[in-house]
Amino acid sequence: MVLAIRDEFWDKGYAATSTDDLLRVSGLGKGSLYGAFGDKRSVFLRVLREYDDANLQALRQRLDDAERGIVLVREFLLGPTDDPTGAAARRGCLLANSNAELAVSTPDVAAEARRTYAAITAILAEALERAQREGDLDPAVDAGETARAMLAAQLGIVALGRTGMDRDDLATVARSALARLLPVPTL
Amino acid sequence: MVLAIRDEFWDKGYAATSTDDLLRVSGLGKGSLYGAFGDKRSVFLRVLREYDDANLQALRQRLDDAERGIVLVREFLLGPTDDPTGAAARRGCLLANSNAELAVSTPDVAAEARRTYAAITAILAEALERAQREGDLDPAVDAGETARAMLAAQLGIVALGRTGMDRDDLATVARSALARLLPVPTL
DNA sequence: ATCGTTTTTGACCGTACGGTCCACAACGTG
DNA sequence: CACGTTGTGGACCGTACGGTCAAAAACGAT
Repeated sequence: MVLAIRDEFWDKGYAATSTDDLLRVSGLGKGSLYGAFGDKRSVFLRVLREYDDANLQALRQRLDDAERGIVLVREFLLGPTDDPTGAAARRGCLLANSNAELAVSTPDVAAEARRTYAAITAILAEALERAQREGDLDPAVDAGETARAMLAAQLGIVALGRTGMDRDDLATVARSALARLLPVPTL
Repeated sequence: MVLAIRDEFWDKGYAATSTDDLLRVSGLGKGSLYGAFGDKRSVFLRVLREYDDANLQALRQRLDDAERGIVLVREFLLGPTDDPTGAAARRGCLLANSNAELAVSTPDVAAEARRTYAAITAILAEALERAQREGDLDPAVDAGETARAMLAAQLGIVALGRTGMDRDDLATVARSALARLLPVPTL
């Protein structure tokens, strides 16, 4: 239910999504929605925060579950190009979309984006350090700086995905970025 | 005048900018604006297209004027972090913002973004090839693929800029991406 | 079964939206 | 100066917006 609302914001953006849209996709009555969440803005911020938290938690989990740190790093860059239909790529990232639309008018969104991106960078750096310990990455590489560059590259790939760029082209971009950002010692 | 309108869309986004906003910042009357441009959507698409064309033209010009191809490439990645106040970075890119907000609902915008990014990639590749001829870049590097990776990195940097990320942090990201994407033979 | 509490519903409100239209002003032409 | 033409302004329109609220339904405790 909150997922349907999230999808609506995701596709249409914040301003272009009407309260009636939210009622329609959620099946709720007007009073229920307002009673439960407050106004439209609060609904949105809550949905966005849940989305971010879930993504961060999933990323952390994937790192913990990964047999090697380097695997997560690869997934992180190539993941946006995974969906065979390209629908996921065309959708982009709710946080990135929201920040692009609202950063100037709604500082909360920008702050949320900063917080989330900082957390992602930290997880990436951790994965890279682990990759160094596991012999999959040159120990001379600065993990923190590489993590930042990889975040930027991934954001760019996601942005390109939302343009509807051809899936193979997008995959080429991702592979190209990965190859240049990760000097692999043994492959 | 059209610049004032552009700035309004740039800061607020498309949907959150009202026709009254456009009248206010342009100084035009309602009839004049609608007579000259048609509806709000047309105003926006026209402004966006002019913005893109101007940017492309400027990039091409900077390449032609640059004493070395490598200089343009560096500028391209580091440019978004140039403004000392950080205001330009916080604003991001009108095209990137618009695509993030409207790609799903307005295919014209997504198509415009694809077209523009393809053109930028071509110019970047040209600059990289020139850099190779000028001895500033390893000739073994694939210029086209590097150009794609650099576009992604720059889009990411611009996106991070719009989060309001600290200017020095942003510059670090840009330098880090540049250092990894451009293996410089002699420096 | 009764009653107090909580939830849900959708009618309703004021407002601001995008867009139309026409009276009028400014301007070029003779 | 007279006159057609073009461009301008803002009153005006229907609509859909975000948000409120009272009535009723659903529920739970006794």
